[in-house]
Order: sequence, then structure tokens, then C-alpha cells
Amino acid sequence: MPPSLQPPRVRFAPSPTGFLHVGNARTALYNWLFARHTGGAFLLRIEDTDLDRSEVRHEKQLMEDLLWLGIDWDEGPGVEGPHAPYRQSERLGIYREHTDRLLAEGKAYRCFCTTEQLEEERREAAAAHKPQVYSGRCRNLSDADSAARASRGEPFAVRLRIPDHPLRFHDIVRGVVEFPNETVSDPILVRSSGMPVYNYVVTLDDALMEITHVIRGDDHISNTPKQVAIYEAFGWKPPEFAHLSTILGSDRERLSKRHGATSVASFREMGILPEALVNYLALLGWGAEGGTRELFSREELVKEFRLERVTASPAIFDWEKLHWLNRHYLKAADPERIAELAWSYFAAAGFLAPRDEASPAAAVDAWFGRLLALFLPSANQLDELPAKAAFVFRFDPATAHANDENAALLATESAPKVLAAFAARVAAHAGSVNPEQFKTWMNEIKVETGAKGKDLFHPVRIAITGSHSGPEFDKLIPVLEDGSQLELPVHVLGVRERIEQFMGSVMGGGQ
RNA sequence: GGCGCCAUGGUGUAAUUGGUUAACACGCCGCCCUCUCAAGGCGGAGAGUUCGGGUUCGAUCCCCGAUGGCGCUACCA
Repeated sequence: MPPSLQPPRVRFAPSPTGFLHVGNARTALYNWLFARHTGGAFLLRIEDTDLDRSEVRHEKQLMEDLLWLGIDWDEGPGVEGPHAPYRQSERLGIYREHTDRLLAEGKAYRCFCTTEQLEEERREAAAAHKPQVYSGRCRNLSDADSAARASRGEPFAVRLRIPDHPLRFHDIVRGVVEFPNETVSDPILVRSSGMPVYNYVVTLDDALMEITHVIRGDDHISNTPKQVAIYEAFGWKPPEFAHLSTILGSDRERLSKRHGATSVASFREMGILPEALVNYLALLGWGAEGGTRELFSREELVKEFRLERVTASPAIFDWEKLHWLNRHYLKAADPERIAELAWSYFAAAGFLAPRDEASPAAAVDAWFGRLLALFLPSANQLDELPAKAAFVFRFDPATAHANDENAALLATESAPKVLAAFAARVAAHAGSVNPEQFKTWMNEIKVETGAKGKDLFHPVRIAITGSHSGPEFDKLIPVLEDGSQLELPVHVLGVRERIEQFMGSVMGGGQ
């Protein structure tokens, strides 16, 4: 099979030094989509050469986050393949062999310069308005000299000899990118400590793992000429590159913790659905042909995604649009799945018992489903739900009275009459209140007091919910009434209890 | 300072690889629905494509320059 027809191999290579950031998640997603679209392979490689900052728990978290997004890998930790191992810390021997080869072939050389010398050089270059590249002091040391100093125990780093011609590469999203060779410094490949450097290791791994397309953030563009030179030094064919633009915050600064939640884990905790985040991230820097569609399932993305349509310009992260998508998927999702997810937020608020303690009574389950239906349409994220539904669990007449808007609505001439009439009917009524009963009462009160519309409903709404706005009575009343019959960590008050407490609080001098 | 990348309404993207009244979505505004807030439905405002040159009969699109933003400039990743 000609090389061009071989299935592509791509990789996502995060360093396990923290949480998976949305920017990296997008990079992972684009890699994954490209692989799935083309029938290629997607590998996960852990870049843990920074021993001080790398942690196993971060690596675990990383993998969990990827899987949560539905991004699975064909080769990588846990799925050992032909190019194992997939952790750089386990590949150190491989790197050493290759360095020896470069040294032997004169493609790389030992550099004995001290940090002080290098700093001095950099200062001079800056002062002379010239590129800050290594002077090449050790470039032409004779082999004998170099070997002698090394065997004498003098510490050295290994540098790559940058070739004498411009370094260019092809970038699928940007076209041909070229760097004059005099602007690229002979890069250090191996530190004097013996530890290989990131840029060297990635390149070696990419080549050895037969990566055909390197899709990564555009902060690596300036590293690419050095990497291209490494490919060249070994006589390997460089891969195709695709550098993705940066995701910015609303202030056009690179998106960071300063902008609030940016890790995939935090999105999950907030109650953003993975399908919403995937859809959003796909849209942030890519547009389907025609550009008029916004809603894409995972399968549709795989079908439509093409690297050629990725945008080169940076994109600003827009919560409003993510929320719009999340609302959409919250409504589109299987209600049972949403109920299960939402449950934990209510449990955390102390409104419901933790779900894993015992499987909840079917009655509670069904009731919770109806409760959710009341508030879900207006929720951007699942974690907003308990606050929206709080009045169901915690009814507070005093606060309701204290609210200025409520007070104004209760100060009308008709409000006290309406409330008295309503309270009287509830008091005279045995058993629970159903929506039909409620409707009948409201009609009677309308005739009796002459109040209608807002004047009629608002006082009652305040008396029952503590607020002048909220879900429709038709659906709300059964939820309140049925909830009051259930065994819950917090007793849900029924309509009767609410109106009694509310009227009592008026008498008790709530004002 | 040097090198590189980028530039279409507030935001994300389109525009048969030079010919459009510059399209779609989010957001915003208004209307409808409704006791209310959302949701939902309908409609509207908002860019002449950062600026200046050039090529062309004709540039969002090609070339040059400027400006601005961002990145890299480590024995960090």
C-alpha cells in the first residue's frame, strides 16, 4: 500500500500535571474526530518527563475526563499496542540509543557551555536586536576534544546541529510555514542531567509511533522547525501538521483559571452534559460545510469533520452558547439519565438522600421526575436546579414577606381578600388539593373578590411558593401535595401547610 | 528586541477556491403564548469584511505594507 493510502495515525499527548483543560480537550477531540472520520488510529501518550510535576492521580483524572467526553484511544495506557510503552518515563532507554546515533553521525554535538555563558549571550543578542540563538561556541569542537572533556567528567548537554537551510513544514490549517535557519537556535536535546528534553522526546515518539498527522495547539508552531530538523537529522519524513488556534477568554487573553472554570472536570461538576461540551468545542474553531448547522451528534461530527475546515484564528470561549447547547441537550436527553445526574445535586443540597445508599422508593423516583420537569427547561446547568427548586423544600414566609416586589404585590387592595378567601377554602377542604380543585377555587375567588389575572394569582403564588414567579400551578400543586406525603430528608410542605404558615406569619407581625 | 501565527456584526462560524441585498447560530431587542419567570413560536436591529496601497472589468477572497492581538524566544512542558 502506498504511504499516502495508509490509515492516518494521530495522538493526543498531554502531560499529567493538572486537570484536563478545555483547550486541550478540544485538541484531543479534533484528533479523535479526525481519526474516526478517516478510519485511522488515535493514540494517547502520557508526557511525563517532567517528573516533579507529573502525578499519577492527574493521569487517572485525564483518562477519566477523556472517556467522559467519549474520547477513547486505540493505543495508549490500558490499551497496549505495537508501540508500547505509551508513557515517556518508560521510554528513556529508547531516547538514549537515538541520541548516541546522532552524536556518532555528527548531527548532534556536546555543548559544555555554562548557564552563565548562555545568559550572557542572550543579553548580547537582545542588545544587538538580533535573534536570541545559541552562538555555536561548542558546535565545532573536534571529536577528540569533545570526547576527552566528556570522559574527564565535564558536564555537557547535547545539542542538535540546525541545518544550513530554511526549515519549512506543511500545516493543514495554515499552509506552508517557513523559518529562516538563522532564527532557530541549535536546540538542546538532552540536558546535562541526562534527561532528554520535551521537544526531542515528542518528536522521537511521534516518529517511532508512526504518527502521520500532528494535531496540536498553535503554541507549538515555533517549536516545529526544531522538530522538523530532528526528523531530518534521522532521515525521517516529517508528518503533516495541523496547529489549532488558542481558545481565549472574553478579554481576549488566553483562557485560564482567571476566567473561572476551565477544566473538563469542573464542567462535569457543574452539570454540563458531555454531548453539549463536545458539540460546543467542535464548533469552536471548526465549521461544517455550508456553516448553517450548529447541532451535531457525535456520529454527525465524525461524519462531517475535516481538518481542512478548521479555522486558523483564535476563538473566544462563549458561555452563553455553551449554555444554549447544554439546555438543548438537557431537554433532548433521556429523562431518567438526567434525573439520575440531577439527583446528586439535590442530595448535596440535603434535599434528597444520597442515591447510592439505597435505591430510592419508586414513588420518590417518580415524584422527583415530575419535580425536575418543572425546573429543567430554564436550567443552563444541572447545578442550578436545587436553588431553583429550593422553595419546594424550604418554605420561608418571613423572607417572602420581606421581599420588596412581593410586598408591593401583597399591598394591593384585593390581595388580602384573595388570600383570605383562598385560606378559607383550604381550611374547609379535606384531603389533598388537586389542580382541578385549585382551578375551581380560583374561579370562585375571582367572582367573589373581583380580582383577576395578576391580582388574583400573584398573592396566592407568593403565599405558596414565596415568590411571584415560578412554575405553572397545574404542575406545581401536585408536586407539592404528593411531595408532602413522601419520606424525604426534608419534609416538603403541602399547600395547606404553606398557606397556614404564610397567613400565620402575616398575623405574627411579619411586617 | 527577534521570529512566527492570526484578523468577517458583541461572540462562534458561512460565503460555488474573485461576481452574494455578506448567510446561519448564540446573545440582544420586540411581539405572541401566559397569573409570573423561564421555555417555545414569530419578527427586528446589528458587520460592508482592521487600516492603507496594489493586481483585476470586478475583491471578504490574491500580493505588499501598517496596526492590533496572540504565541515562541529555557538545560519548562
